[in-house]
Amino acid sequence: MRNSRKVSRKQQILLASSKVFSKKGYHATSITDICEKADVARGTIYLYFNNKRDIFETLISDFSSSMLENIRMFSLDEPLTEQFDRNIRKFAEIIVQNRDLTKIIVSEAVGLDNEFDHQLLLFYAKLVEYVEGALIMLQKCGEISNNINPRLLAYSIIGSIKEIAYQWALDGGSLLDVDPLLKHVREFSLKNYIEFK
Amino acid sequence: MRNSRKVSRKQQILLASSKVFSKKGYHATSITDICEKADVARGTIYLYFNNKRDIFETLISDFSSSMLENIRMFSLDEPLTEQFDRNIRKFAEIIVQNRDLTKIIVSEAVGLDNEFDHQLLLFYAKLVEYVEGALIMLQKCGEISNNINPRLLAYSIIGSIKEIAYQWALDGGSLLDVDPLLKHVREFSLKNYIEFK
Amino acid sequence: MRNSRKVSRKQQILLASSKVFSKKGYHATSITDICEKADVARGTIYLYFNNKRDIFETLISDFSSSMLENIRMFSLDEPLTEQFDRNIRKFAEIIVQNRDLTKIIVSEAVGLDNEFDHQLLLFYAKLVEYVEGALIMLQKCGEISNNINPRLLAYSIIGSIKEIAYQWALDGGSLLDVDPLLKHVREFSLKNYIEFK
Amino acid sequence: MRNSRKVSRKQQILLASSKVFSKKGYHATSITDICEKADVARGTIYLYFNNKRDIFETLISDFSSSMLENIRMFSLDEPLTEQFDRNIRKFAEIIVQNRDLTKIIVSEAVGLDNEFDHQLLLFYAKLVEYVEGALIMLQKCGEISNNINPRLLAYSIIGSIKEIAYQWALDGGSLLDVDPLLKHVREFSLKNYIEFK
DNA sequence: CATGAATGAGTGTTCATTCAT
DNA sequence: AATGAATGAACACTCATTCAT
Repeated sequence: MRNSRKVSRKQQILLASSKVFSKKGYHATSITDICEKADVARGTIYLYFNNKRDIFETLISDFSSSMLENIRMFSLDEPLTEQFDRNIRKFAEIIVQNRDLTKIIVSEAVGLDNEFDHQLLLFYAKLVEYVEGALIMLQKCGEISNNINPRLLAYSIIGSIKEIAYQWALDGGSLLDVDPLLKHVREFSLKNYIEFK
Repeated sequence: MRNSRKVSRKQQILLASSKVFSKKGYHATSITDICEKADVARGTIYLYFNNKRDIFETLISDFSSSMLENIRMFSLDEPLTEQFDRNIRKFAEIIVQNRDLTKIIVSEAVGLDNEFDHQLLLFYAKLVEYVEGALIMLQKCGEISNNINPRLLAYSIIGSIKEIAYQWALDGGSLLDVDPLLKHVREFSLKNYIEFK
Repeated sequence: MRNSRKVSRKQQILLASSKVFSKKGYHATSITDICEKADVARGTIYLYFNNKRDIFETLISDFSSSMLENIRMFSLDEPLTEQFDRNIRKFAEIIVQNRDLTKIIVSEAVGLDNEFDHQLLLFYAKLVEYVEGALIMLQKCGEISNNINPRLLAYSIIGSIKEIAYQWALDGGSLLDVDPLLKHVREFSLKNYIEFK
Repeated sequence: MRNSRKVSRKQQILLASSKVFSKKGYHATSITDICEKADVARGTIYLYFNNKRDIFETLISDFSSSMLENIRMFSLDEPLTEQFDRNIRKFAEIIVQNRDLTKIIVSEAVGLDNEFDHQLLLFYAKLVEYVEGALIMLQKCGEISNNINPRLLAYSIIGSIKEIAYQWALDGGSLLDVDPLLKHVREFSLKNYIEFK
């Protein structure tokens, strides 16, 4: 019980933090803001986190980990577009269900300092690496043209998703309709190349 | 002469600021940092700018203005790909020649506060609007498929460029080779669609 | 207990402030000065007051309130001179027991800015109003001549007391002997008029 | 001619200063404010004055000197009340004709710092000394009661005039009607005592 | 004489963090 | 485990003053 309370207390703080950070940004958010939102005293925060930065870092690293965990490598046992769809859909789901964290990762965490920038670059590097790997596989299978620079295309695909997520996260209240987005990303990324081969 | 000195002093401060802001980020940059880099006294800054934020704002608004000014609308008198090339190349040139400002606009300025976020969104909205307009024209000319959602494709194109610029600006020292990038963006954005029609 | 500590901390700061403000004046007093005198850290001040001005304002408004609270309106049940004596004596007591605050109110707070000037004028206006009311009553009772302009006489009485308080508060260390002062003010203000009738 | 220009330039700065100091107070008045009012450049000020304080000091010392110069000692050749009248009238004239300087001396200069406080005390000490001397003379002539403490009565007279001047100077726009004031001060100060003998 | 661009010392205030209870 | 009073480092900004022109 003690342990479960501990966990839930930490989660409670993280949840409150994600809301406040997402709304006000890292610097404009004070520890007091978080405490009020989480309904705990100032000192309590420091029982669960080393400092303000630690909270933010935890949010980002938890969120990016859960994203990376949900990516499944392509296999040759299944049609490629279906695998692609599933990955994108999963990605979109996570984004849509975590608007606050999404806003944090595409906006508030950007340019905070060199340390964070590095962490973010690593995260995107992993995404790019994954997509690039998939594209290379597709090229080897002859599914897309060898003329394509897979690294640049990978950047483009990630950049497209990021930009749309960014616009969605910062743009007040609109719902993100996943299906047309999914269709777009698939076509934009693959279909033409596939048919273009 | 007096006037020219004044202008150059302001420029001198802006140049130093862009370097420091780009390296350390907005919050981690102190007025003292800027003064040391610009080799002026602390008070001098305030002869030319209202406050720290004003400097940053000027950098961003000057840079985004100069970008928007260099976009040329498409005309029907010239092959579309050539026009597209020219715009992208001009864009890439500005980015490459202003690495510090580029890093600021794709990284340091992101998520600073709601006011800046809004300003950035407006800037990207103008870019998206321009690209979307061009795509719609292309659709009307039958050059690309009507199945494409031009707004989403515009986001994707902007997002691609942004992501590549982001990686380049944050990634230590590598030179950005414009030609393969240009080729990639063109093909990624248009060629397939054109040939796909 | 917690509450009592809080109050005493605030009082501790107010007491230290009154000493420093009285000695150095508002502008020459730095927050650091107050902290050193009160033996608290700089940040502590801001747990109890909004800003430096707030401390000063509190001192003045508390002191002027306590002065006004100690004024008793004249009644017809008691010899007028005795009532007059009691009020003046009470007034003199407060002044004598609060030399620092007296110096602040007759000197440091004067001419600080329009806001404070207005506050001081209001305070003196209340004193004048009270004295004028008393004089008018005395005139109605036929105790002093109707030729007297009660408003001007009120100013004169207040001015006399203020001037003596001012000289006493600014003049190094002399003790203020209340009795001759009291006698003087009474005679100066009333006796002659009364006997003059 | 050069000399006359110099003088007028200095006067021009002093006049502007008295207006600005009187309106905004010493600390809230910047050198820039004075320059704008006097229509001279910032550096020019320092050709005529050592520093900001010097300007203020000059205003006060000029004004208090001109006041002291206009006091005439009592002689026995003329009825005392007439002499008293003439002095008070002269005093009131100077005050009325120099509202800005009056406000400065009764308000803005008060509590500025120990140096100024000392200077002001000296000024008032001279006034008190003069009045006290006159009162002693009156006592010796048997014109007023020996029971009166001449020092305290002098404070009262000065305090009365000061208070009325203070109220008048700070109170927006009302004109100061000298005659009833004069009558009041004379009666308040002397007449009763004289008739009281 | 006059200018005004440049200077830099000086200070109020915020807020993440600590620690006695 | 939880609290919240206390801390003090850190920083933007102002403005009187100088001096080269």
